[in-house]
Amino acid sequence: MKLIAIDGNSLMFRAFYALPNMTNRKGTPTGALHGFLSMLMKLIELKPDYLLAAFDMSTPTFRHEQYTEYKAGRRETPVELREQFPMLRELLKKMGIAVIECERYEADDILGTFSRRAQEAGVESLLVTGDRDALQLVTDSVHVLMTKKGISETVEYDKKTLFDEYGLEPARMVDLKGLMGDSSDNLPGIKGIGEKTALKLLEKYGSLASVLDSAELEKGALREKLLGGRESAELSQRLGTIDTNAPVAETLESCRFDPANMKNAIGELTELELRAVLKRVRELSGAEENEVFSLKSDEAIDAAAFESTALTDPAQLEGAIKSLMNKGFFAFDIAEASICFAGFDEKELQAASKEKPLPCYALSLGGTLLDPGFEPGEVIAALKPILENERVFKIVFDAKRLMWLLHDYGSALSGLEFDAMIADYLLNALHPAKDTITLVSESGLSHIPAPAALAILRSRMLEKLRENEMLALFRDIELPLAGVLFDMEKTGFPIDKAVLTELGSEMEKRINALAEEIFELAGESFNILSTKQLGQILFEKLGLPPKKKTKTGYSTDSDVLEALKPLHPIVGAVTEYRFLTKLKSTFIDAMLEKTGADGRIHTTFNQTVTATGRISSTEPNLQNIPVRTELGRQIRRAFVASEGNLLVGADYSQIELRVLAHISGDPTFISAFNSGEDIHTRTASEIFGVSTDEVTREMRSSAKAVNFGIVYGISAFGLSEQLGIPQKKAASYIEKYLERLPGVRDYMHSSVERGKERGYAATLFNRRRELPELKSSNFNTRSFGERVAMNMPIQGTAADIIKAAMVAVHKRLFDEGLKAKLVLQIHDELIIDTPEDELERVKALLAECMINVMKLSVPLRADVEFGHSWFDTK
DNA sequence: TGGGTCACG
DNA sequence: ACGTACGTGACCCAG
Repeated sequence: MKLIAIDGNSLMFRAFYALPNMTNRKGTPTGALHGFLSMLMKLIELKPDYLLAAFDMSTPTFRHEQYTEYKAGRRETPVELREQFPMLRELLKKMGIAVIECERYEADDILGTFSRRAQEAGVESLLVTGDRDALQLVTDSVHVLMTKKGISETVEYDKKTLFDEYGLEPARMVDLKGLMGDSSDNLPGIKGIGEKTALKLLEKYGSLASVLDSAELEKGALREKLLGGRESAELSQRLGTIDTNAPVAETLESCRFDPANMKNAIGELTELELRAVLKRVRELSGAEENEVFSLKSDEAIDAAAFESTALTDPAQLEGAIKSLMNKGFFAFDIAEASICFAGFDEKELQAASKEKPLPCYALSLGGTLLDPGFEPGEVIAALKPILENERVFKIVFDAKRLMWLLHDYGSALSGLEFDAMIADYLLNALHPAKDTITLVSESGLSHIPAPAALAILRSRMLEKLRENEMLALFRDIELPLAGVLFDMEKTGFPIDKAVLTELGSEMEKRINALAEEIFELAGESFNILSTKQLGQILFEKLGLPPKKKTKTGYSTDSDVLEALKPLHPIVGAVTEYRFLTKLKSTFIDAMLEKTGADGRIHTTFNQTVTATGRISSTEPNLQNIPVRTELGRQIRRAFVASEGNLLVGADYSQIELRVLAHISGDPTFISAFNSGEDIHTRTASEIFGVSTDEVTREMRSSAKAVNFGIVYGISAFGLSEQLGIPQKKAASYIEKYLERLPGVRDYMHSSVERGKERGYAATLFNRRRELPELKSSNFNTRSFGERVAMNMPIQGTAADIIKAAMVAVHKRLFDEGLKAKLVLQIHDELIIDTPEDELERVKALLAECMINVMKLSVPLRADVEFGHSWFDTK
């Protein structure tokens, strides 16, 4: 039988200083945890029967309370280390490893106490620590495993090896300490006596007491030191003696260790991203790959394992609901003409079979004369106690849509645990399923009732997410975000219709005047917005030179018109006409149309459409309201705060370039952000080889385009088009840039390489996008794939970051009981509608959440503005 | 319904 | 030699 007892504090300190800078993607420091747990895994391989980790408590210890100088002068524990202790205690407890603390005693007293108890019970001990004090505890059955060089090496001490090194019996180790002192504990010993002299004296006289008693036999300075240092030596010896009788409540038996219990910490280890440890825990605990979300194998899923019941009258519905009230899970789906649901506990789902089928219920809505069916309202009212019980975990497809539906019928959705639509999107961003039926049939589950299919999909998809290390993204970001987006949609953006009407009528006058002018210049009237008709007028009738062609004919886009402008006065008029009609139809008329009876626009946020992880907004799209032109920007005057409120807007400054700096690790890039330089100016100075104060406006503007190009997956052609310069020149800018920022070059290269290897690109949060284009034989397609491989991790990580910030902001507004509401997200910007008296708190909270949501190697910055309208939050 | 254009990040 | 910047959504026209 064997006990392993670990000095938790000692090992954590050593692990921390050995691997101090490790963090996970959230920026939580995990270096010490990683080091400690790696060592723990090695120890577990030794198959201990008993295992414990002892910790110091922060209170003064009994052994040393008379000596206030004890451990004085130690550096304060760094916060990065301090915050890892609670995480470690939690993890150890989850793994079923005894965590032992004892008020007023130190960890080494606990080690001493347990090793003595173990010895008395005939159990061998191995004490693990980096503190040499523990060597005094060595006996025939107690060994000490001492860490060296951080924690990478260890030396095991038994009586013999200890004697070989020091020439001392274990019990004399405290005598040594009495003579030489201990600088780390601030024990004085005898001033002027070091290890060499101390060992010589102990060899000569045997013990500290004999050394001191024999002081007169020595001569000269040593004699004086010994005579004068008696008290100090005895004190140091006493303080250095480990107490093997600490009043520890836990017994040896309570430290029994079973490796199988370690799998209970798999969830936590996954979230902390301690991958190497996770792997070892799986192996050592014998956890099957799918044990976290276990389900019998797919082929066992038999339609007969689920019993479908059609409910036809309210009494039956009541009965079904009663039987589901106390189940752990509730899966449901609401389609146009039916509602179906099932309740179960995880074990029941696993055990479902022909003999013990899982009950599923379905009822039809509306219906015909022969089958009147149910009103949605009455079904939702009946389900309300389950729907609103947060302890019943909900499994659904498209939670936000269901939230709206339930909201419309006076209920709400609590306890959202799984949304198959979102999980499907994370697992397959390029082709997410649009509805339950599609997903279920694509998953080969159309033969079983929808709620059962959702429950099975949950198991399968969670397993897949775990495998891909996407659980944190799913559970901590995307799933809660669905509720945040629902609240934002529900809140809506208040609109001042009068502003829109006024702008609209002014524009209309100008549009009509322009049309007259254009027809006059063309010599005929035609549809100006028809590219085909416009092309005929410009390039055939008026004989202007065509610049570009499209698949269907002449191109008339703004670049072309820009180039033709000096050649004919009609061109400028057409440009302005296009601009104004666009503004009016898309932003004035459409917004007036979409403003509800409550004076607000309720957009729809789509969480599962973009390939990179961004959110999109539709009906209307509030993410493309004009800002770049002065007239267009006026439209933002119509987007106002509620009565008595103000709008607060905050946007991330250069978030994508900061993400790039972080991911690429390029030192020049990182230091530019860390020193708060203007990044485009700095880029210009690198490209053009001048100092930052010699950078001209043109140079900065070109550099800005290069930075954009880098984010998009640069090409010389694209940059030359953007800047209107020869391709050669564009290529030289790019070459210079990559030469000056080699970290970025490496990133561009390795992201493509990794994309080819793995078949997908991924963000810092492990969001993925498949890259089928990289396999294409078509050069264009393949090049596109390469640009996407470079761009997606950047755009996607930025999307991950603001999503996490939104969840944090929403939570804080709620937790702090504020009335302020998030109303809009525009990729790097958040807008809140806040009562005036909450303004200061909201401004602070918003910036804090956005900046601190993630620690990168460069700081995140958010600029906060406020005003009565969106126009004013510039 | 698909293409062209243009609003945003 | 290939022919392009990344991600969206709405509007309009043509067929």
